[in-house]
Amino acid sequence: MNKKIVLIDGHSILNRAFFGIPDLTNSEGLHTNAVYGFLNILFKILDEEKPDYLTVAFDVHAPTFRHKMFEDYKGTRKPMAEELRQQVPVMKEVLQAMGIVIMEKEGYEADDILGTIARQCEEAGLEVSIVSGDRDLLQLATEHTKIRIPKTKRTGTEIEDYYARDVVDKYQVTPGEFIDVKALMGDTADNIPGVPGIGEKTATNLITAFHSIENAYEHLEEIKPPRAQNALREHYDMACMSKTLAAIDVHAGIEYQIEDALLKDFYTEEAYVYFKRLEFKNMLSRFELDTPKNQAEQHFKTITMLDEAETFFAEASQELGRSKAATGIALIAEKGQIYGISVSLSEEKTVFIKTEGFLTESYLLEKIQMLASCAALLVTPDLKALLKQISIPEEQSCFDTTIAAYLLNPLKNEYSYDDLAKDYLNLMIPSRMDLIGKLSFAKANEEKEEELNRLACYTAYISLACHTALEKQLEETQMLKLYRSVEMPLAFTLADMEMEGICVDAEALKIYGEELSVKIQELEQKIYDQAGERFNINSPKQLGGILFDKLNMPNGKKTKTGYSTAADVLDKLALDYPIVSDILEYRQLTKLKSTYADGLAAYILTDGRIHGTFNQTITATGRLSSTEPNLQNIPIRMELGRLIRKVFLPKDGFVFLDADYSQIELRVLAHMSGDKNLIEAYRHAEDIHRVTASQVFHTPFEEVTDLQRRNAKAVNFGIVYGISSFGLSQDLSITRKEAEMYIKSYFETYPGIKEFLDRLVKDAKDTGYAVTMFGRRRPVPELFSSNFMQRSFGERIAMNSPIQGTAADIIKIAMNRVRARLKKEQLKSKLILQVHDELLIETADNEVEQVKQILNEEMQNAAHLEVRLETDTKEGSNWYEAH
DNA sequence: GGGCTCACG
DNA sequence: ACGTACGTGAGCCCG
Repeated sequence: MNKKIVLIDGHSILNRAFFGIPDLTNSEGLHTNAVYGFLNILFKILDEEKPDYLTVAFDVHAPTFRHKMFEDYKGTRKPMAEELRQQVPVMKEVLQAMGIVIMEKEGYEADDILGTIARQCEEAGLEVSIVSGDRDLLQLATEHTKIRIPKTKRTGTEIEDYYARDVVDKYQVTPGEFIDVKALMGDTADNIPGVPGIGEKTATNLITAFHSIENAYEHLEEIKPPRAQNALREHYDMACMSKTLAAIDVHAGIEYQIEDALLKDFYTEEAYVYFKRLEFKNMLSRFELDTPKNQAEQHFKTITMLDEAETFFAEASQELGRSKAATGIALIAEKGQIYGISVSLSEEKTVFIKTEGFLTESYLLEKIQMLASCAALLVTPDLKALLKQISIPEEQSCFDTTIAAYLLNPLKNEYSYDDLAKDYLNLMIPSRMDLIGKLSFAKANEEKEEELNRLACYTAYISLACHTALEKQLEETQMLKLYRSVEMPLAFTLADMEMEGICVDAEALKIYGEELSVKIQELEQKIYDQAGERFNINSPKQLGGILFDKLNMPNGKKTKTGYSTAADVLDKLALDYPIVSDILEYRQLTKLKSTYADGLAAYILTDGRIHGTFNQTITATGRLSSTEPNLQNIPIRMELGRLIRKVFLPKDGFVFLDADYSQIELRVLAHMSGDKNLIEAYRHAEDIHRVTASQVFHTPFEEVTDLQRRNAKAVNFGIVYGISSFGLSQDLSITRKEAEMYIKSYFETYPGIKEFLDRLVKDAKDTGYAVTMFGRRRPVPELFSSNFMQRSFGERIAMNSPIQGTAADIIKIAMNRVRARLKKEQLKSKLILQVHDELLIETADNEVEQVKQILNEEMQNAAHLEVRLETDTKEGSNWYEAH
């Protein structure tokens, strides 16, 4: 068997991948779709061909001999899309890391390099495969050189293969003649001039008959269509030049040593680092690396025996007392089950103490609590989780590495220990996936115990090891204060809130659900009757079919997959079709039933309370998020939904006090922008939307209509979201023109706002991130997109994030202050929920007045702005009444 | 697992 | 011309 070489046209494949695959970015905001597509094609080819040699050629951005011949060669090309341009050096680095030879040479295009190597290899007796998206390469096909053209289809990548005979089959000309055809017909993409009046058909006919431009010229008289005959006579010189331009130079002056291209195992450690960074998770499985043990891993130890544990704790606390060092502690728990705790004292000492036998949960927690109090600094990947197990005095210095990493880049979707090791220690270590795959801790403890133990040790060790780098970066980015005085105390606040939970009346919830069921069944029947058949109303596809195909309703919007049946579409149809109103109501009821009535019931624990989770490291802006269940989206806008709030109850002897900020975001905007008029409006006015309406629509305050006020309110919202005329027009059901007028008038009224928003965008473009009053940052990579939509999105983010984020900072500060006051004044009342601009406190009956005062004071004084931070506080015997 | 829809601020 | 308001989470459908 002959040896085989694969040659790849780098730019062409990268280009093809870029346009064939939707935009993709890793968590650093690096565009990766082209690199991803390229590697996919590369792996497919390698798996199929198993070649002995491999080389990738790239074009160099410099004039070639063709430009010297013909100035306009390739014309004035559109600049490469920014997202693709970025990926070229990345691609090269990845290939280099894989040990793959890259060839490029000034004065030549990749085609010439590929052609030259192909001919040399073929002479040396090799089988050659050239991979390119460009059909021009077909001229290189021979009996031993195969041209492979990948096509990205929905079903995956398919590759068309061309040996010389396949070119003849498909194009009626040989590969050599292919150049002549191209020269005659020209190539607009490369700006190669053709012969006027000769297109693909005529060119092919001429060359099949005469085999070359030169020979055709010798037999000019015989050329059939007189039009073609004259054209060639007149433009022969140009055709000859085009032929030289189109011909690939197979004698390029390059130095190529085939031995260098020998395919070695390229699943190297170095390449692995790149694949990790690019987040090509499914490709990582190709690396069967026996990851060399990290230095620290040699000192990992698992403890399962009481005497070992005793010795460890005794030694560790003694050592900590002496050294005053930082200690890494990680709780290894899942679904309420604690599998053990890992402790890292230094690079030389990391242990995983398992809950097993004599080492009971309570023994372990007690010991860890003791150890934590000895540490000069407690470093952990999840402080809140730890606080829910052991009590740690607030004076204890703590460092949560996950929260630190979140502040440094809030856009990542996870902050796992291996990610942190990569980002802050430049260290590649096996991830959870690498170690225990998709197994739960419970399963892993049985089936992959060794790996679970390693994972546990890594979790504590990496946390400890990252602390210095994280703190340094927080300092450099001016976020250390935000971290220490807002986020760290907040972890304590949230831990308390989650432990406290909220009481939900399961019986009342059940009744509510049953009432919904009855109405849902009635509606269901009504809908089937009107539709004339039974179908799944919850399936947008089936519903769309019924409404728009069967009942022939006018269909406005479409989604990627079919008709849109979203509420705003159905609202318009509801006027004319009673079935649509029923469907809307059905949707509302089933939502209430499944998400709230049934959904919430599943979370009530034996203490009669729901203990949700407040996530501190999820949102891009700095807000909290709430899960399992989400207690931040309990219905309120519609009365039927709002009734659910009656099942949220204070415990005996307590009431609810609920306080929310009044228009906090708009007030933040007034302050941050310094707009005189808006600030002045807030100082005097009761009703800010009415004042806005009066000023924007030039109407005396007393004469502002409800419609004007509603419009002004929408504009105020729009401003905070990063206004666009389209968005506003949608919201108000007005034309874009009208929306534009509103916006223009608004900015004339509040010129300071306009200047401020413009400045936010400019600053974000200069620095790459948006920043809040308290220094919280959000990178905005979208600002640099070449796509208009994406870029506009980036601009709205740059306007909205500082506002939404500052409001989030303020309520976080308020939460900490409220908690501190409740504690200081030794009250039994507890903060239990936060809903972005609202705090709910379960308040002891005899503490109501005091807590009201605390809530108002601490919320209003959480920040001092140019305008007052007003709060509305209400008392109630359930959440419905209190809000 | 992604898309659609809808609940909240 | 492009085809959107900003930020979330959950349940359901369907390939």
